[in-house]
Amino acid sequence: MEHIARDADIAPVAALIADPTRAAMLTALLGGRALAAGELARVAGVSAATASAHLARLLDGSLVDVVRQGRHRYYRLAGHEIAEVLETLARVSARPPVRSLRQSRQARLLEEARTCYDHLAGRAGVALLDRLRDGGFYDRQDLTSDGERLLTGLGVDVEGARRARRRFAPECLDWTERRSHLGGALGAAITDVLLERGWYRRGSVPRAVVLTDEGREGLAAIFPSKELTSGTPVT
Amino acid sequence: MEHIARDADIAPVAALIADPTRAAMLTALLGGRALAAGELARVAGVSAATASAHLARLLDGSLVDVVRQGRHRYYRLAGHEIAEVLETLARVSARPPVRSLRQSRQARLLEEARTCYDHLAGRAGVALLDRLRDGGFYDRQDLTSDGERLLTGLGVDVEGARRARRRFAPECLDWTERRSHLGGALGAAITDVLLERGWYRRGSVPRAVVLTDEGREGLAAIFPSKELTSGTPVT
DNA sequence: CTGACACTTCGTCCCCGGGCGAAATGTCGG
DNA sequence: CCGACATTTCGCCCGGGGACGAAGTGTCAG
Repeated sequence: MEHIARDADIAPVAALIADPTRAAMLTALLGGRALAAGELARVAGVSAATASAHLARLLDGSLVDVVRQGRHRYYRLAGHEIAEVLETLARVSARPPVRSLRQSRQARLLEEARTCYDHLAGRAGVALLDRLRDGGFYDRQDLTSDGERLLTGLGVDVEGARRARRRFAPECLDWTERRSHLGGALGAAITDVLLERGWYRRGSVPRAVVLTDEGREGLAAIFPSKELTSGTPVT
Repeated sequence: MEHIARDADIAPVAALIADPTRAAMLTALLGGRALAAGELARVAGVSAATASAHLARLLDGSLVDVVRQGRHRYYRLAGHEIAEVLETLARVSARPPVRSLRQSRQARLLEEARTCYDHLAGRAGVALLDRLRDGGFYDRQDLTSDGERLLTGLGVDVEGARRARRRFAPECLDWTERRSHLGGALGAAITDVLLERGWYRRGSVPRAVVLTDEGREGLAAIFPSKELTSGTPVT
């Protein structure tokens, strides 16, 4: 009889994320790549049958997309809005204690450089935005004309990013660094080029990316003053 | 001392939001006010005993704060990061079908004007940002010098908002309008003044606020060109 | 055609967590 | 001190959902 608020009901979506197995799968998919059902089962540490059931529910809730390719089924996040939910949740979630040496190494890799769905994050992502700003290429959520020239020259599809329905160049709060990196359509376009040129390559850990030698040289040529990364290679 | 980062595990926080009863409570708290345990029980449609158990869990998970006042305990969201999680979730969540006339009226109230934790949202929030932009008071995530003068003159603590540890004047995507309203420290400071001056007052529905006659006049004086609201009063 | 592989469906087990009423704790007005 | 009210704690019931192995469907390689 009392007023039950008619609002967006967030519980069903939250429930899909709330299961540890599904959360592990979604977090792995934050890397931006589509992963096969079997890979996701391995990442989450469950049997294929269990993974399949979870993926069916995620699909039903429109948190993931699937693309069938031969006998594989590749799952990916259903869109950047989903990635934003996961990142926002990560920001308020505690970091679990380190259990093994291997986990701590993986953690350091992720802290150094990773993809946040489709754009560069971690220390590398934060540093990239700093360099763009310091060099006068980026100001107030937008490229300067210098920035426009620089990135277009590097092969970034700035035009296309401007036309996208997403926000163009928003700052995205990084959950490990607690400072901003570049997100949105432009962040994604830049990251495409970085991977395409081989300046970064995807690491063995799902979301991690690593700076290559070519990348180090290329970036040093563009931003002569400082190192783009923290300077302490992860071993 | 080496600070080691690990992948955040988002499942526990998501699980707290995943229960429909807790979700209803949290959504009610998005209004920004602290609500007593009994009020939250009524809003969620459960017994006091059940509500108490849920609130204990939310407290344990640091999603809410409590302030004891006499025989009441007032609960509120633990911070704007929590509000951001809830808003982001709302953006990807379906809106439930309208069941009753009363619910549809409430829905229209919320769509017209509500608080998004601590700043103005809904059509009114979106319109406010539009007016600020059109008048040359706001540009590129920051106040212009005109804007600084205008708001300071109205009694908004712009200085204090700049010093806050939050982002100053970010655009926040509105989940009903799908367009941006003003968030962050400045959005909160402006909303404080709007409520303090009685230009808006809190409605009977938890998150809703309504434009008063004084507010209509005051805003018309500042933004002469257009109505701040949609012009179709909610009845 | 056949066997290997990727994934889903089915059947089964089991446990966690939400719901309530009743009683305990705590706080206020007199 | 005493009832009235707000909130929490306790004891109990119940259902949903996640886990697995085995069997079923679909796809590729030779």
